[in-house]
Amino acid sequence: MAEPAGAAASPDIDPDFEPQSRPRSCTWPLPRPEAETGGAAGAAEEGAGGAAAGPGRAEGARAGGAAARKGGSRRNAWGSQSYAELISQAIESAPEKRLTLAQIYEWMVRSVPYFKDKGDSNSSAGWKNSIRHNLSLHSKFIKVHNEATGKSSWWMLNPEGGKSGKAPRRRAASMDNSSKLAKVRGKASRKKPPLQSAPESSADSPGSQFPKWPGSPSSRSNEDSDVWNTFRLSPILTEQDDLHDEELLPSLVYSSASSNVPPTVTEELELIDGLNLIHFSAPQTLEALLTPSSPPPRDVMMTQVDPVLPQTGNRMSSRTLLLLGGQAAQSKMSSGNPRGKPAEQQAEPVGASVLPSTLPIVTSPQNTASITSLKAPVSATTAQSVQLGSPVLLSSASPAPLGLNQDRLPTDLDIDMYMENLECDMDYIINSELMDGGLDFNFEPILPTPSYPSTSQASNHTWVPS
DNA sequence: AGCCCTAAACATA
DNA sequence: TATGTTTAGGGCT
Repeated sequence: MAEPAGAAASPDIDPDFEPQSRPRSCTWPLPRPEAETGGAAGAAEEGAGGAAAGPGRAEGARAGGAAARKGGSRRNAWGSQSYAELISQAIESAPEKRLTLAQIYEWMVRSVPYFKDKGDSNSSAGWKNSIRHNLSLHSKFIKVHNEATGKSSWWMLNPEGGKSGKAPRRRAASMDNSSKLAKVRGKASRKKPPLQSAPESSADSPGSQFPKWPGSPSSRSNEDSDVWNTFRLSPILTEQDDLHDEELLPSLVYSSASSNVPPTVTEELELIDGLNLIHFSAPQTLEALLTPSSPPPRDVMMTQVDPVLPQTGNRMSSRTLLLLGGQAAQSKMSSGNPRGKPAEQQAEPVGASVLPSTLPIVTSPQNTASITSLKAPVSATTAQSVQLGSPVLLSSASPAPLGLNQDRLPTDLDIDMYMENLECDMDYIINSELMDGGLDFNFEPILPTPSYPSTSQASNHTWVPS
């Protein structure tokens, strides 16, 4: 929705520049030769071409050509687009649909004539401040932690299209008054301290935000790949503190419950911190996966997962496994993925409803994909599978007695039950299988892993509960 | 009233 | 210092 036509490549944009333009082909044009100068002629359209037009200064150009302009005349020195729109375009223009703040600045300078000569620290203060302000303010922008580069966070467009407004949603619930604050609960929590005892702890973990996962390899950056390799299961086992169970469970509940009617990403965002993150990141990662430039995601996935598993100790591990397992289930079920994004990932397994899945827990190369999918949907899926008593899973994989409540309908999901069962199950598995070292789940590595439909938004909600 | 821009205070890393 | 988050005020529609 809504994404402002951003794409709009056409009309909406000011003639002066057409941000979106960006050199499509290349990966985020960092080094970009300032070639643009030309300015030239075609100015108006030119944008697309590449150079964002010359220094033609925004003002001038606009000329009538812009017929399209909505209101009519430019509202700002650079045109009629708002900062938010510009930012959106900047992000969209990036191959991976994400940019760091600095990159956004660059894009602005590079693509919007008006800012062209305002890149220096002197003159940039104001508009940069506005950029930052907009990023934080609008829910349409989401911040993804970017450890990989050690730089600032990645800013992406909220898949849900947080619309340009602040984020008012936040489903009712209790607290919260001003919709604005609600926006990204995560963010809000950090600053004003005195009020809550919330352990925002520190670092980047504004609780809500993405705990920690190596962003993704920056399309441009490359060397980051190392980071990717560094993460694996370890994090999962180690980082168990940040989240509270309470949060987690609810999250799961929510997810599973809504499997049919997947909450929107945004919603989840608001609802669940951890999970939510996962959702996002996953998809993103997925993209990364798909994207040639991106390195192996598996690590990432794992990393991502861990944040979600805030559990502690035993339970935690169980859950972790659970999640992983869920993935497996998921692959077989290939269904329950809510919302489109996650769907993408699942796409892989899709159709494989009958396929045996590989064993999750162990991150096998093949599983990479699966794992990927694991993240978000997992929760839901897991529950579902269990609930439904996914035969496949049971039969092929877990030796454990997962076949619980098959009689139950999804509607009356009793997460607790699941969890308990699952946990037990997991424990069981762990003990029996893993611990023994005999990890032999007979899973044929049939995972079709590879080809993900790059972006099949069409979520395949296949999980018919019936 | 809502959107947007701008400025600025704070906080963090 | 760069990033981020919030709050405030003012202009526009």
